[in-house]
Amino acid sequence: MNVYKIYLDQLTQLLFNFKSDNNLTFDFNEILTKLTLEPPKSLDHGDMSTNLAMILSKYLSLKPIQIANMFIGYIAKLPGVDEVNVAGPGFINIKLTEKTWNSCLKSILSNEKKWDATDLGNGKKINIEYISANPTGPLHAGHTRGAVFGDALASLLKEVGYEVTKEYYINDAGSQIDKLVNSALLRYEECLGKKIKEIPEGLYPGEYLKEVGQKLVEQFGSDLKSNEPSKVSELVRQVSLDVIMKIIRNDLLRLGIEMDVYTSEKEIISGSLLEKTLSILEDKDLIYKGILDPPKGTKPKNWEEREQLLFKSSNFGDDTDRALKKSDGSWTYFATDMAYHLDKINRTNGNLINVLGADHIGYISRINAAVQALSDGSISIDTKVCSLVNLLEDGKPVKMSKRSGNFVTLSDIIDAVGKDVIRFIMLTRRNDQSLDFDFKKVTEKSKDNPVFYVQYAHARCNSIFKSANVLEKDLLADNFSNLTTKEEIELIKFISLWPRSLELAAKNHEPHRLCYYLIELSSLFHSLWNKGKDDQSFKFIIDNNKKLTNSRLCLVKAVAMTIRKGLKILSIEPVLEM
RNA sequence: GGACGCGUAGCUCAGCUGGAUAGAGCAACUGCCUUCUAAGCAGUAGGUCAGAGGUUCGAAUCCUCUCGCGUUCACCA
Repeated sequence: MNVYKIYLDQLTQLLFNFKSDNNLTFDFNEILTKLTLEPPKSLDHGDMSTNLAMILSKYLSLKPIQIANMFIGYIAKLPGVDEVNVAGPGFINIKLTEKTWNSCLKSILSNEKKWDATDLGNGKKINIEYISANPTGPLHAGHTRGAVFGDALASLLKEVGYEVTKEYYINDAGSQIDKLVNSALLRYEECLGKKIKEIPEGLYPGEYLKEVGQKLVEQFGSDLKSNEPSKVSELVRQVSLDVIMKIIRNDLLRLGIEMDVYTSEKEIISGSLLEKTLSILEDKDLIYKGILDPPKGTKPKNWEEREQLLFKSSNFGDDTDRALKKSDGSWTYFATDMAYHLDKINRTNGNLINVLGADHIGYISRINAAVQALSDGSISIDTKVCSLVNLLEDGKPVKMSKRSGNFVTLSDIIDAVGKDVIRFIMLTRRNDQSLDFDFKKVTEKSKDNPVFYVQYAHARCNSIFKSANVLEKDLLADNFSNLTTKEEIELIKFISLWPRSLELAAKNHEPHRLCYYLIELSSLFHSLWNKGKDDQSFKFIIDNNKKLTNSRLCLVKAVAMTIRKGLKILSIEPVLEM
């Protein structure tokens, strides 16, 4: 029951009739893609506004205003329409009757679950890969934003009907794993009683590896190293990864995140996917041996001109072709990542989303190229880049030192401010904007803190039900014709915008829009609440008027419901009391 | 030097894939608590949308160039 959709359908019908009545030849579908019915910026312009006349102007070679005047008579006759007028360069503004809005509220309350249903996703499959942090240590501050963003986007897409797979790629191969193994072995020796002065530069110094050392002693005793070196390293690798991935999963759970699929890089390498990938690319003549030009400008110090196996990613808009094999003959990260993306394409049978940190921005175009090449352009991949988060404590930067292993972990942040605060604040900025996360501000109980502001609105709704001595669930939808004040109608209008906001957020892959919607809804509600302070007649509970009280409480219920819908998508618990 | 992103009120940021007079919060100033939570609300003031061109009925939004900030730049992951 999306009002905007209902009237857009009616407009489409009018347009269709107009076209056939006048034997016009314009491309109907082309017009439809441009046709909009939107809430105007200013409420003075009515409830909805369409660009119908402006887009037709080109095809009919008439001025927009002339065309608009041809339509307004028809639009005015549509059910529920109060006024229609032409304004500005040719907008057609439509004002709906109070009754229409009253019945909107009714249908919202009587279809709590379905009123914002949409067919946007329509069961289409989509795979979203996020976090994918190296399994060499616990998640830290830098991973938090991508984790929250990816997770919110995933549930947003699920909400609008996509079949979503949430995926974590475990980089359990490559040189950082060798470092991990060596670091763990030191902890193993330490656990056996050997004194470790300091973890050497280049290895992982974090305390969490002590647990790995301990586990190794428990499982293999003191003679682990009597095995063949390759076997030792494999055993240590497995135990280390087990321990660390358990820590990571547990931290994610505390943040409210459960991934559907964990895929191992090592398994991609040892399986047949790499060969498959190469043969697909070879068939398309996209692989060759060649010499890359050094990067323009500053030349890397140890640049070595060398023939290597290359993928023609420049055919697909990348700046240069990309290497598939390292100088030691092993596959590059990119080569296995291509195979991994082929794997995702095959499993998903739908579009892909990757969530990356800003430091990987240079990597995007080659992955786009790979996906395009491997899917013959049939699969689209949208890479969302999350910019830096500046951790602050009352305006001053929190010091982090990776070298000592003394960085702020995700777990620390959850301990300090809680999951709900992290999730909301991380989404109060567009993903490509950098964000300040101030430990003091985000826990402040003031209007300056959006989490608090929205939660307070929800708690206030609940407190009103309490004062009225009713249970929210017992409030029943009525015809609501007694809700007539400007403020009440405006609130209903804004709630009616929810399905539209949801769809736009999903379409654009921008979950932050939900936060802004919730903040604005809360603001409208706080505003109306306070109006009752100045003028008793605006109070929700009117002592000698049961019917009006019921209607107003229902409006409050609709606010609470909508806030909960939004918070649920963000995986944030609504608060009942503060 | 190349690539990508960003540049909107004093500060922090929205701006609905091109719409009407560019919007919030903070800070500043002025009001509102015997009342459903003042942890809030109302009002005032604040703008060359970095700059210059272009595209069209119409540009903060799209294109080109310039300036500034950030990330990144064979073989790492």
